[in-house]
Amino acid sequence: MPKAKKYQFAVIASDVVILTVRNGALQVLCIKMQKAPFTGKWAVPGGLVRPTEAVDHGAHRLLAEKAGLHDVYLEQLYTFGKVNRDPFGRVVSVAYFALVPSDHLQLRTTKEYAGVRWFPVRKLPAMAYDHAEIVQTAVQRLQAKLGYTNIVFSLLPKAFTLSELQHVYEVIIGKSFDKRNFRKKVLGLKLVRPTGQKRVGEANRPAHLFSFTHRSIARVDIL
Amino acid sequence: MPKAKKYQFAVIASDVVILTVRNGALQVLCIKMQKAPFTGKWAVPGGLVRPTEAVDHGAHRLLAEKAGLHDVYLEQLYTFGKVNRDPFGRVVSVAYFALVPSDHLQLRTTKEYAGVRWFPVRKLPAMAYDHAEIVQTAVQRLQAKLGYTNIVFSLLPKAFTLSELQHVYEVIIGKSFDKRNFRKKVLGLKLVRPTGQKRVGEANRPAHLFSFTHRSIARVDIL
DNA sequence: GCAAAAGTGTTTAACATACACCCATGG
DNA sequence: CCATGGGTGTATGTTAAACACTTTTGC
Repeated sequence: MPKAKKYQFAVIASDVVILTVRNGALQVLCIKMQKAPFTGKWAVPGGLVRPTEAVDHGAHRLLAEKAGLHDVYLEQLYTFGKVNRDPFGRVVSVAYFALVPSDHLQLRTTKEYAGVRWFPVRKLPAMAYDHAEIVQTAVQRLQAKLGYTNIVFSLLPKAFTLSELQHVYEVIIGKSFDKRNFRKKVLGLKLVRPTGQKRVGEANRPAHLFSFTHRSIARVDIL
Repeated sequence: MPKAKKYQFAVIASDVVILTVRNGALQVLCIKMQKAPFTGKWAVPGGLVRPTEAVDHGAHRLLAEKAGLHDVYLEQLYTFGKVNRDPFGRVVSVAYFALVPSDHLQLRTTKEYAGVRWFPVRKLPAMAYDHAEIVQTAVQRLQAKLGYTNIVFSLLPKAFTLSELQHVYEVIIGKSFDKRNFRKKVLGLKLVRPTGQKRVGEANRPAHLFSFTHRSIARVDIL
C-alpha cells in the first residue's frame, strides 16, 4: 500500500563496466549510443532496473542482455547520483564492474549491436553521461584490489602460464615486475598450483600451465 | 520532459551508519522507530533523497538533520537494493558511513528524539529493515580501511595520546598490539607528529599529545 | 609509597629486492 | 643455428615480531 503522493520517485539504473586484458592492455566494453543527445558517443552497457528485481539482479541481467556474459566476476562498484547526470531526468545509477578472462572474448562479437567494441581504458572514446568517470572508478578499484586480493583469478582462463599471470598484473598496474620474485611470491602464497600440463606449439620452450587454488575472492597480500 | 509512462520508478533513500569509539567499544548511532511495522526496533539515521539533490548531498543532509553532525568523515558504503527490503514498497538505499571523533559526542544527545542511542556494534538491538546487514557492512569496511589507509584520523580529536590511538585500533580490529612496535610504526610512517603538549591531571605519568600530519584520507600500510 | 599508565631498544626471523644465465622449442 | 620466451638461486637490506623494565604523576 504505497502512499505514493507523499513521496518523490526516481529511476534506478545500473551500468556495468566490463573489463578484460586484451592485446596487452586493460580494455573496457563500450556500446555506441544511438539516441540523442549522445548519438555517436560510447557508453558502458547499462539500463533500467525493473521494479520487481533486486538491483544486483538487474546488473546480472543487463550483463547477459547487453554483453551476452554469464558466470563472470561481478561486484558492485559505486552509486552515481548527481541530479543532472542523465538528461532524461533523475536517474540514479548503481554501477558494477565485471571481469572477464581473455578467453571468453569470442562470445562478445556475436552480439546484437554492431556498435560494440573494446577500448583500452587509457584511450577511451568520447563517453556519454558520466561514464568516463564510472570507468575510471572501476579501473582504480581493480588496481587496488589486485594488490590485496586474489581477484586476478577472474581475468584468466582455467589454465595459464605464470608469464601470462604476470602480464595481467603488469598491464593493469602499469609497471613491470621481476620474473623470479613474482614467481616466488605467487607460489609461496599458494595462489596457484601447477596442472602438470604444458603449453605446446609455440616457438620457444613450453611453459608449465597453472591454475588457481581458489576461485573465490579472498584477501591476500600480493603486491 | 520525462516520458514517465514508459518507465518505472522507485524511491531513493539513504541510510548513514555513524560510528565512533566510546567506552572501549566501537559504537553505532541508532534511532528508535516510531512507526509500524518496526515500532520499537532500532534503525540507523536515514531518509529519502530529494529529487532535486544529489545522493551525496542527501546523505550529508540526513547526517545533519537526524544526528546534528557536520564536518565529519562521510563515505559511500554500498547500495542495498533487494525488492522487499522496505515494507513500504520499492526503496533502494544508498548507504553511507560516517566516523566521528570521541570528543564530538556531546552534540548528539541535544537531538530531537529521546530515542537516539549509541549501541556497541557487537551488541546490536533488534534492527529494522536490513539495517543489521548495513551496519555489519560498514564495520567490515572500517576494519579493512584501518589497515591500509590513515582513516583513523577521523575517529580522534585534534590532539591525542599514542595510547588513545592504539586503543582505537585495538577496539575496532579486536586484538591488541605491542606498544613499542605500534609506536615505531606510526612514528616511522610520519602518520602523527608530537604537539609538544602533554595531557595533565591524570593519576599517572603525563602522556605526550600528538596530532595527525595529514587529515585527508591516503593510502598507508599500517597493519 | 603505591597504583596506573607512559615511555623506551635490542635481537631475531621473515620478507622484499636486486640481479644474469642456461633451457627447450619452432622455424 | 637462431630467435623467443621459460625457467631458476643467492646475497643484501628492510621490515616485522617478540620481549621487560624504568619513569612520572595523583592520591
